[in-house]
This record gives sequence, C-alpha cells and structure tokens, in this order.
Amino acid sequence: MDLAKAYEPGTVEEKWYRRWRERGYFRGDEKRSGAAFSMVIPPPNITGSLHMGHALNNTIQDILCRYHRMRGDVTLWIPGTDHAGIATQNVVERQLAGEGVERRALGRERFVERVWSWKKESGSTITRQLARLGVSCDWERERFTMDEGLSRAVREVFVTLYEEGLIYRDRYLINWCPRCQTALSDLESEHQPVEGRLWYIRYPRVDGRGFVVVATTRPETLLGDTAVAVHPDDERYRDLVGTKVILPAVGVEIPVISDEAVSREFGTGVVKVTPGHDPNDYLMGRRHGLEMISVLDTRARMTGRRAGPYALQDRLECRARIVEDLERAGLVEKVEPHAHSVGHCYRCRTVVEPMLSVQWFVRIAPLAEPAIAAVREGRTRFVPEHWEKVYFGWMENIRDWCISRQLWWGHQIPAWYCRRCDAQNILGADEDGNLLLGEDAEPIVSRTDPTECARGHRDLVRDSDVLDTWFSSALWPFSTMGWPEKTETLARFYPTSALVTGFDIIFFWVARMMMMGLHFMKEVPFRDVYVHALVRDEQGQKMSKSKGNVIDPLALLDRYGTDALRFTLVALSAMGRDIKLSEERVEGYRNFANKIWNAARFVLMNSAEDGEEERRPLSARAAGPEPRSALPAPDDDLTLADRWILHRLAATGGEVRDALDAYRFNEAAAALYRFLWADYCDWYLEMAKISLADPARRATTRRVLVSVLEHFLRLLHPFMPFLTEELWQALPAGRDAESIMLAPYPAADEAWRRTDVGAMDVVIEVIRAVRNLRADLNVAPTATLELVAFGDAAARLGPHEAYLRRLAGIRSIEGRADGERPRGAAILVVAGLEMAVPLRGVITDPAAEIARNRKLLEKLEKEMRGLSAKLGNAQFLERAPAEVVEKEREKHHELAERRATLERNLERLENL
RNA sequence: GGUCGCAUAGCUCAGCUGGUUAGAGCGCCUGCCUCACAUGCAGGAGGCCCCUGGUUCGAGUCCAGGUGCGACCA
Repeated sequence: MDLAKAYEPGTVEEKWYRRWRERGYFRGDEKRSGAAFSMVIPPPNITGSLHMGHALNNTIQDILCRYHRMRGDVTLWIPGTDHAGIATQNVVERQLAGEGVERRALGRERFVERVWSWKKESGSTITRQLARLGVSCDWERERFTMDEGLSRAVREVFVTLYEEGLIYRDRYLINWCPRCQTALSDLESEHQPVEGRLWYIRYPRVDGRGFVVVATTRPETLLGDTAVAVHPDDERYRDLVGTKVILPAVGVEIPVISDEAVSREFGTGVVKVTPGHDPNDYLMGRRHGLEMISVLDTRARMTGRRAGPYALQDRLECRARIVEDLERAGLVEKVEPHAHSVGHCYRCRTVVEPMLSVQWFVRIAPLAEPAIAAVREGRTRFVPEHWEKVYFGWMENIRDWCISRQLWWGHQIPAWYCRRCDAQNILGADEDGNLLLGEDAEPIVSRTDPTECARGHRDLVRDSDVLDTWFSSALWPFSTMGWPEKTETLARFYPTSALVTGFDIIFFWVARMMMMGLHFMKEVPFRDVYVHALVRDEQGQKMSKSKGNVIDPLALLDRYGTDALRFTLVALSAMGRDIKLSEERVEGYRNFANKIWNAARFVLMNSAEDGEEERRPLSARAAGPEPRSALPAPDDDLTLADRWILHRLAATGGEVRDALDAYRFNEAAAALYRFLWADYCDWYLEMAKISLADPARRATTRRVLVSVLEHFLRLLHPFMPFLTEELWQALPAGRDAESIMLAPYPAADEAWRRTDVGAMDVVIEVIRAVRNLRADLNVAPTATLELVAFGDAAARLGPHEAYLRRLAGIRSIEGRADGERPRGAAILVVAGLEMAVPLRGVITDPAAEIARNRKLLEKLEKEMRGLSAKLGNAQFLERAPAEVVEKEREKHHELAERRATLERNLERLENL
C-alpha cells in the first residue's frame, strides 16, 4: 500500500462519510440490548449556516458519540433543525421584497406555503454543512420543529398546560418589537448599553409653589405619566407626597406618590411614573392603583387621547419635538449625557417597546420548582458545575413566559373563539389581517380542531398568534423520540445521557427543556449538561458578521481538513474558558495530522511485505477479546523501547478515557498529541529503526509498531475520525470490524501500566545530555563521541548502547572503575550516573566547556540554596510528612554529588 | 447596580484535590534536506505565576482585600 507523502484530507473525508452513512453505522438501534447512550442535537436554525460555535458544539457531541459507540454502548444521536419563527419569516419577507411582493398582499396561507418551499430549498444548508464535520448522528431520525410529529407534541403540551391552568391569556406589560410587529419574551429583549441623555424636566406644582424636577431618559413617554414618585424616606421631598403636579405638554394633574422602588440617587430623586411603558413603573402602577395609559401604537408612533399635536409621530421624532416645546416653555432645567441600557430585539436589533398587551403566558413557578429541585438533587448535573448557579439564579427569579407571537410562521395557537358568544370581544383585524381580541375573550382550546362552541354555534375563528419557537424547542428531547406516542425509542433512550451546549442558551433552552421534560415525562431530559466555551477570534472578540471577524469553519475545513479543525477546537477548549481561535493553531494540528500520517507511512513501509506474519498473534494473550490487534504481553521477549512504548500507550489510554469520562476534552487531546509525537515518533520510531535492522528482532518490532499504532488510532478515532479510518483500513493487522468506528475502544491495560520502564528514562536523559553537550560545544553532526562510564554506569548503559550510538552519536562506551577521571573531558552526571566524554580532537579550546560547566554549576547552586533553606527549617522537618522530607534530603544529596563532580571537572579543565 | 469568571514565557493557553527543576503550541535564536515527515529533526534563550496581606513547615495552587479585563443579569 502506497501512501501519499502528506495527508490529503479532501478525498478521504468524502469517501468515508458516505460509506459510514450508507452502511448505517450511525443508526441508533433501540432493539439492541446493553447500556444506552443518547443525545439530541441543539437544533440549528434553518436560516443558519455553519459557524465556529456549531463546529465546536457538534465536534464535542460527535466525540462523545463515537467514544460511547466504540465502548459498546447502544448509541443514538438525533439531529434536526429549528424553524426559527422570526428569523425565517424575516428571511422570506426579504426575499419577497426583492420580488416587490409584500407579505400582506400574499396573505397568510400563501406566505406560509412560500416559507415551506424556501425551507425545502435552503433549509438543509446547515445540515449538509454539519455533515462535513463528520458527525455521526442518525440522519434517518432527523427532525424539524415544524414537522408533523413535533407539531402534534406542541399541540398536546399546549392543551394540557392550558387545562392545568399553567397556560393563560392576560393583559400585561410585554416587550414589543415595533419592526417585527410581535411580542417578545423577556429573554428576547436584549439589554445593550446606549449613550443616551438625561433630561431634567420641570413639572409645575398645583399649589403654585414652583416646580418639581423630574429626570428622565424618555421625555416622549411623559404623555403617559400618571404620577411622579419619590422614595418614602427621602427628606427632601417629604412634604411633596400627596400633593399634585401638572403634567407638562398635557396639562392634566397627576399625584406625587412615594414608593420604595424609587432610587434617591437617580437624577433629582423624583421620577415620572409611566405604567403603560416601563416595567418598573408598571409594577409601581399596580401597587398604587394608577391608571395605565398606552401612548404608543404597535409601530411605536404616538397615539391616544393625550397625543395631541404629537399624534402619529415616531417615538424618537416626538422625543425631539416634545423637548423643543418644553424648552420653549422654560420647563427643561438641564440635559446631561447618560449611559444606560435599553432592550433590543434579539432578531432585528430594533429598540424594544414595553407595551400593554393581551398575550398568552406560561405560568412558570410551578414548572420551575421541580426543575430547580432536579439539579439540586443531582438528577441533572452541570459540567462545569458552576453553571448551575447561572441556572438557579435565573430559575428563581423568572417571570411568566410570554409565548404568543404575532407572526405567521410557527405553530399556530390551538385556540378558537365563538363569533356569536364572544362578539363583543372580537374587535376585528389588524393590518396583517390578524384577529384583534378583547381581554376577556373566551378561548376554546382543543387537541382537535373544533367546529362549534359549547352552545353549538358553528361560527368559530382561530387565534392568529403562533407560539414562541422556543416553546417547541423545549420539547425537543422527547418530541424527537415520538412523544406523545409511547414509543420504544422513548423507553430506550429517554432521558438522554448528555446535552452539549453553549452557555448562551442555558435560559432559552436548557432551563425550558428541564421544565417541560419533568412535567411531561416525569423525568429529567438529560443526565449531564456539558456547557462548552464560546469561540472567539484571536483578540478575544465575539465573532460577529458586523465586526467582520468571523472565521468561516468551512474555509478552514477546506484548507486544513476536518480532523485538524476538530482537533484544534477540542484541544483549545479548556473547561469554562473561551476559545480564542487563530488560523495558526489549526495549522499546527494539521501538522499533527500529517505527523500521524507519516508515522503510519513509516510503519507500513516497514511491515507487511508478508501480511501473514503480522496476522499471527505474538502471544497467548492474543486470544483475548481483541484478537486481531492484540498487543504483546509483558512477558514476551521485547526490547526496552518496546516495553516502554507499550507502557506509555497504556498510560495514555488511561488518561484519555478518564479525561473523556470527565468531559475534559482538551486533556484527552493533549495526551494523544504527546503520545504520538513525543513518545511514539520522537523516541520509539527512532529506536525501532535499530531493531528493524536486526533480523532476529524484526518481526517483533513490526508487531509492536503496528499494534501500538493500531491502538493509538482507535484511541484517537473520536477526535479525528477520517484520518484514523483511512490509516486503520490500511494497516496490515487483521481487523475484526469493518470500520474503526465499530472497533472496540481500547480498554485499560493494567499489566502494561504497572510495567517498570524506568531504565528508558535513564537512556533518554543520557541521550539528551549528550545532545545538549554536542550543541553547546558545536560538535559536528557527523562526529561521533566516545563515552566513558564510571561505576555502575557501564553496567546500566551497556545493554542500551545501540540507542546511544544511533540517537546520541556515541561511538563506543568504555566502562571504567572509579578512580582517576580523564583530563580534558566533559563530565556528565545524569540520573545518578557519572560519565565522561573525552574532548581531545573534538574541541580545541576548553573555554566553551568551561563556560558550559560554570553555567550548570550556577543553576545547580541556586537550586541547592532553596533546598538547604528548606532542610534547615526545623518546622519543616517536624511537620512535613516524613516521605516529603526524605525526598528533599535525597534530592539535596544528589545535587551535592553533582556539584562536587562539576567542581572537580572545572578544576581539571582550568588546569589543562 | 447585582452575580459570576479570568489575570502564569513575546502571543495563545495547560497546571485536577497545596510539596514538579512551573509546562505545551506558536513565535524567536543556533545547527541540520539524518533512507516516515522541512506540515520535519536536534538544541537553546525567554517566567517578581497581577498587587497586598493572611492561613500553612511549605502557596502559581487555599482565604481576604485591591487593581485590571471579560461575561451574564437588571
């Protein structure tokens, strides 16, 4: 088998993904017995395209999936997409606008048809892009929040909650987007800092004793004021409470009230109260029984009986006008710049308007309680743990959830009204043709479309509103498994094992799934919630289109390959930390992929002219559960390097499994990287080259080379699925599985983990010391050195002479009993061994070696000073554990010996 | 304003339950196209672990305060 000189991801990826999918490897089979592992994908918007957040999110999920699948768990990962109400409606509206067509002109039915056809054409972009990441989700079970089954789940949930009194219809101050023309939930109104101004406005006192000065950021809402308020303990205004002031520009009298919610520090300590357009004022208004006046219409234009000359002006235009008029009347005392934060529509960034409106709500308190308890009791666990605080903080202060949206795209609310019984509440239609209803309208909520009301009138009209998209997302873990049917899938895979998500949707999604899951399934929707990092650019900025700092994952995929990108994301994703992604990092892990490729190339070049030989098990151990790729056993006839790499492999496997079980993906990645590059390539391959040249050792060496690589590929597979499959298929070792993704994940190998390979550390240290010496003294790469070994150094290094020859450029090892050290030689004291390298003919000037020794001596002395201080401390000797003290003593002793040697050597060099 | 998080090499970051000679990648310097790999090999330089105090025999690690940065919520 010939491999290209460098790894070329392109063709490899497509080939294997197609094959995996065709052969059904991704399928989650509820009929198979054994432990189950299940996940549902956080459904991306159908309007979306793959960004780095998706790439990280799905890479992590895929790693978990592949890991569990290889461990033998029955694994199911359900993919799907979200209908994204506002976003999708906006997209299609823009498309229509391009054709000069208005949504209203089209009408609701045809518009919705149009969205469906858009969905058919463009809605699967994101899933195709996901596939490029190599995700092993069960595509046959792909779901969409608007498909038939899920819509049925939505309806069932809505009706049930309504019947239970947990969904109700009421007038309330909600967030309204004047652009999208719909209500929003509290979450969908995003607070953003705004450089505004603070106007100090004079409200004349009715008693004629001057003015009360009120500070406000929104002078235009003054039209809706129904009081001004001060703090009850504010001495400055004590006598004012209970009096009246005249509302400027309107001329009506309004009372001065006192309320704890007023901040004495804000402005003058007197605030205007506008219950119809401010959430705090709304609550204050309720407490004091104030009138609530709406002065803005749904397009945020001034309206109502108080609008007067400002009627139909936009809120901002009116703000300017009204300030002008007040100034002219001498009622503006001063204006200050003022930074504050203002709610913006999460979809279109328009400033949200708090408005009084009749909407549908979910009563949250009874649902939140069990959801909080489930996390408190550990039935669902956040990883990292600290995210549970965020969850609790929100769950405990949550207000009722406004779920109705004045959109056309979404699940239409299953509520009808009788035109005859409820005539006084059916107020007509708005400009969209949406039903306008009175506050007291009596909804008929039903699982099936009703044809008549309780009194038998066959004149029903359906509520125009649709549900918040997150309402359907909240059901995702069970609706995707076929609920409300009692399916086998639910029985087998609910609750899901893990949910992998970014912290930005803990409130939007995780919390709501918890509530719905517990309420309808009587069981948490997932055991673990793994909250991963946010991907930022190299400056640490959140990536956003407007900033132009978006790194397109597809471009990186093209340039560096899927495996490199996956590995990068995961290697950088330390828990609870953001990822600052730069292209150089991806390049680095592309190099890693190439390194693996070339290591495999080497192994293949050196094995396999005779495949049969490789297929024969080396020892009896091969009869175990992994016959095809069994590793040699510790009692086989192996070299030190063989034993060492097998030991390292076992240790690495342990690290990787432990890390994955604890969601510490970056640690797993680091362990794999270190093993392949620093252990297998840098040391083992180089040493194996020696034994490959020895006919007596060749077969065994090949066996170790191949089996270790094979195990490594399996350990790595969840991270780099494509490269590992390509290489695994190319390996000569016999395969029991058709694909690496179905091969078992390497299990703990205690025998190898316990094997003592300390001798290898000594060899490595000696080689490093000699290389270091060569570099410092500028010894030509081709020049070989003689090594004189004192004491037991000869005995300990002798068996490994071949390693030193090849890797350190040692010509020969000459053992010598203790006694006279050679003149003009560099002395090496390493790992408790003392050696000399005669420098005659190697260097002419001893100055460099003297300098080198001085530097070493200095370093050594510094270290000794610290140790001596420690050992001279009576407290330390007394209180520290005995083994710690002993360790420090030994260290000190060793350093002292090395120092003596160095000093003697320096003396000899100086007297040369 | 409330809550949470983070400050370690030039850059980006590891460092879990306190005892290592404080690590990695990239970048930098030196020498190498050594028959798997120059997407590479070998070696090296570079660190008051933000500041102050405390706990402890011992603190990068634990505690308190401060400074700076960031996020979320209001």
